[in-house]
Amino acid sequence: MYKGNLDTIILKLLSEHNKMYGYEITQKVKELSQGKINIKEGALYPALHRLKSKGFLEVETLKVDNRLRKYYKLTKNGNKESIVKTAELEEFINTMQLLLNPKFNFK
Amino acid sequence: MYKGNLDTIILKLLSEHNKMYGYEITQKVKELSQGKINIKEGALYPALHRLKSKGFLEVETLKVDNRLRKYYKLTKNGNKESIVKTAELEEFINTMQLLLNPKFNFK
DNA sequence: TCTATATACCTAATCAACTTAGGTATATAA
DNA sequence: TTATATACCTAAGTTGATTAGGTATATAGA
Repeated sequence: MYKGNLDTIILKLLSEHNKMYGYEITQKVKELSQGKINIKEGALYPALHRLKSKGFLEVETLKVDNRLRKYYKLTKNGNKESIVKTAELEEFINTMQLLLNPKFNFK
Repeated sequence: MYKGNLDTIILKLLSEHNKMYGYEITQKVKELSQGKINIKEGALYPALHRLKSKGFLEVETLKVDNRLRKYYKLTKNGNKESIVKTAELEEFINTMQLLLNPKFNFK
């Protein structure tokens, strides 16, 4: 489970890979997370459509090996959003660390 | 937002404070998180009741300064659960770090 | 040949956990 | 007398996931 961070994960990945298609994203996340995060299709595709409808992603459909692939890439706004969301996730993680390690609160 | 980690936060706090009441938990979390996490009552109280019904918490009602306080403390199973959930949250955070800092994947 | 697995997309129904918004009540500070 | 803090509670609505279903092609194995 990615706990509301799926959009952030997608935006962050796309900020590093120019363009990716849905299935590729699930595999990349699985690889980067050492098998711990397995994005479900029922979460992924609605998320991609949501991000596109918000103007953060643009799509290009290509046929590769007789199969359709929908490549997504960040728009200019998507790039901004990626930076904002990534910063928010980092802050969230730092805050969680404070709760887990209360002794380090005043470090 | 605490993104599905409220139960973990409560269990972890109670593992360090013996007994706490609801309002106290919200204040303590606000303090520890430097104001960033503001637990809503609509989330807190159902969570406390849920954890109690699962046998992880036990309650003692006291009247202090003419106001009721419901003090919660971990049961034996609650203590176990606290350890499990805390470890899960730590692992989740580590996994998120991998996604945020892909260069550190092989450290 | 048939079946399972991988690749590649999609949606609808369901579930869990949150926010919002309402309620009750006492104590204190402006 | 009004707002804020303390202290508890629940119901309705929203969000974002899972589960489970669908379509279709390619490949590996029994």
